[in-house]
Amino acid sequence: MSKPTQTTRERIVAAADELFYQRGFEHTSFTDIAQAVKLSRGNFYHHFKTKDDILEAVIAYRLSNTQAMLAAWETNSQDPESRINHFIHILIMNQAKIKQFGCPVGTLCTELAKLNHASHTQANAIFTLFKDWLQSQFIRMGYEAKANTLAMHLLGRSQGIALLANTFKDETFIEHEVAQLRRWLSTLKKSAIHTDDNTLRGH
Amino acid sequence: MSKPTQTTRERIVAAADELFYQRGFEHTSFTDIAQAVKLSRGNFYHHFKTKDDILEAVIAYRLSNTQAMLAAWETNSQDPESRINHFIHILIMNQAKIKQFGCPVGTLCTELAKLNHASHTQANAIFTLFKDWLQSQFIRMGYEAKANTLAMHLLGRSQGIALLANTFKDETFIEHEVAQLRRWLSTLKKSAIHTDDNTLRGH
DNA sequence: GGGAGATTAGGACATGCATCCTAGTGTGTC
DNA sequence: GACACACTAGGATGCATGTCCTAATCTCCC
Repeated sequence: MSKPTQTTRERIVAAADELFYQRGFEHTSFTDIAQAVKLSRGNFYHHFKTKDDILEAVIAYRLSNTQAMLAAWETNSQDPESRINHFIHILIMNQAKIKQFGCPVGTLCTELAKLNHASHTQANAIFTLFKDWLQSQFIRMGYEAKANTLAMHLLGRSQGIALLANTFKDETFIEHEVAQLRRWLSTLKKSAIHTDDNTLRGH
Repeated sequence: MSKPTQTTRERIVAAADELFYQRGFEHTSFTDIAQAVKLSRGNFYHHFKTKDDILEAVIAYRLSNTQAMLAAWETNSQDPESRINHFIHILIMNQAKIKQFGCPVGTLCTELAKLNHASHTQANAIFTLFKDWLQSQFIRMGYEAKANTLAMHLLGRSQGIALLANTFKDETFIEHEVAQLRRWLSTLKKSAIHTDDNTLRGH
């Protein structure tokens, strides 16, 4: 289990993960990844048959990382509100990277959608992971009926923030919007005590 | 001014515009565009020296289209609120395309940011066009101080909506969120009568 | 210490791409 | 009707890329 093989494979995946994030999947070449891991190009064939295989591995890697993160929040925080705040806080924690490269999930899904890539569904699963988790938190806050809508709303807000911060290279925008999101969340907390149907009457 | 040359050039730009939107800039080849316009590949050299030249032309094309659209809203609508509603309504009007390909502006800027492309600044200008226009509408609604923040907020919300609708292939999400945006806007209208500082206390 | 299997290196190969060239074809002007 | 000039076609060129092969090296177990 602790063979150097596995380590090399992991190093490849980690490097590809970073490069796909920074340059995009299509714009990252086999050679780029090889150079990052300091391996010969042809060597890759032993670990990954195709570039799509690397993509799949990277997505799986991100999926498990995300799962671990969500699980940690689940155990480290007691109330759902502070858990959701952890989610919102990603935007602050990764401010600099978001400004430079946007959201790793959002930009990858956007790219794969355009490429009509088979792994698009897999990449979406990362989003679904976040959504389901947020949804379960909102349910615990007392929003059974609107939990899905609220989760999607928050996810959308985050994506919009990341996208504009990236294109405008604006970190203050992130801070403003995050503050707003926090206020929005605390409003929800108060409303939840009374009724489920206080915030999103839209339906 | 009405030479066939110009018409061919315009046809190229229009076809490239569509293809860049649907497949992305990098993933669209010279050959793709040539086939779409039914011209020989080499012929392009006469109209555009490089692929980047086409990109520039496409961005200029989008810029002028956007400008025309905003100008039309400016003249056709009296109050700033209904003008902003025109902006929000884009999401509904282009629902099907957004679901398939996302927002043309957002996805292009995202891609060019990753490619570190020189035209990134030009592409951003389309966003700035929207932002400045929205900002001026919010000012007319009585939000001098917060106009910029409100414009960025609305722009961000729209981008988030487009991105998620695209990756999740979900049109109902757009409708839900648009309804929410409309309610948000009408709340702003009422608040504006009293004071500027009623909605975004952040800062 | 010898041999099997994993790992590595370096390059071969075909393909697709942006770019460029050259030679035809039209078209309008004097 | 001839000449300049815009336009078109089709292919040449060179480069980068994903994929694949083969031979060398390492590692671990018997």
